[in-house]
Amino acid sequence: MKLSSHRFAVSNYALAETLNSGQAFRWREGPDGWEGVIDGRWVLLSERPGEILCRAMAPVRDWTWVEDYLQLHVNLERVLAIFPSDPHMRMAVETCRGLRLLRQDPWECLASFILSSTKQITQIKQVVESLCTCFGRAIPVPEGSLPAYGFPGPDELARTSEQELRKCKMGFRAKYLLPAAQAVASGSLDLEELRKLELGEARQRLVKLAGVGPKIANCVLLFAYGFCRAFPLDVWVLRALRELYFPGENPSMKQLEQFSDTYFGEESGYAQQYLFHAVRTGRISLDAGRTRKKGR
DNA sequence: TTCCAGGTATTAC
DNA sequence: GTAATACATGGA
Repeated sequence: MKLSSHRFAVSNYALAETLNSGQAFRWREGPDGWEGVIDGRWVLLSERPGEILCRAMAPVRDWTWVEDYLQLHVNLERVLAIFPSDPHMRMAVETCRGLRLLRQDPWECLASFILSSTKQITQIKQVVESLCTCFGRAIPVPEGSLPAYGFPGPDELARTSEQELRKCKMGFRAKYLLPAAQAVASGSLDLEELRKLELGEARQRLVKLAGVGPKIANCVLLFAYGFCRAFPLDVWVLRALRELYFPGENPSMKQLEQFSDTYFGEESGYAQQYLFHAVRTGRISLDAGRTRKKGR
C-alpha cells in the first residue's frame, strides 16, 4: 500500500488550531501530523512553513476533496476585515491567527453535534470514535498505522437499535441519533437539498429533528453547509457575549440572539468561531471563579 | 465528592 | 416569553 502526497501552498492557515477547535471531532495528533478521515479516506495532514502536506492512500490524482474540506480557497484576510473591530474581536483575531472554518460532510456533522449536547469536547471525541469503530466500515491505512473507520452513514445507523447505540456511551442522545439516521436514510430529510435553501429555511428543516435545537442546527449549517451567518450560541459564546458586550446587564436570551444576529455582520459565523476558540482556550479570559449561567 | 460539559424537551407559571 | 428540571456519562 503506497501513499500519495501533495503539498498545498497556504498562508495564514493554522492547521492544528483549526482541527482542534471543536468543529470536527475525529482528528488525532500523532508524531507525523494530524490523522483523520475525509470522504471515507484515511488522511495525514502536517503543517510546514507556507504549506500543508497531505498524505493519503494511493492513488490520488484529484485533491479537490481535501481542498474543499480545508477550505483552502478562502481569503481569510477578507473575512477578518469584515469583523467588527472592537477590543474583544481584535483580541480573538490576534490570539487565534490562522483559525479557519472547515467544510464537513453534513451527515457526519449533524450526527456528531447531536452527540455533543452537554458533553465536553474530549468526551464528544470519544463517543464519535466509538461510534465509528462500532458501526463504520474499516478503510485502508498505511502499514503500521492503527485501523481506521469511516463515519457510519445514516443507512448503517438506521439499521441498528437504540440499545446498540448506547454501547457507545452516548446515553440519552441515542434516542435522538437513531430517528435522525432513519429520517435521512428514508429520505424524509434530504440533507443535500438544504444546500439550496435560505439559512432560515434550512434551519427550520433541521430543528424538526428531535434533539436538534437552534444551537446544533447552527453548528451544522456553519460547519457543513457554509452558511456564513449561522451563529451557534453555546455556553461559551453566551458567557462571552454577556460578559464582554453586556457587562452588568443580564441580557435575556432573546436579546443575545438579536445582538449576535446583527452586530457581527456578514461573516458572523466565522466571528463566532474566533470568539468561541479564544474564550474556550483562555486567550480571552472571562470572569474566573464563576461558571454559573446567571451573571451577578 | 461535587460540579459541569459546543443542549434540548418538557412542564410549569 | 422565562424558569426549572431531567437526561447519561465521565472529566477535572
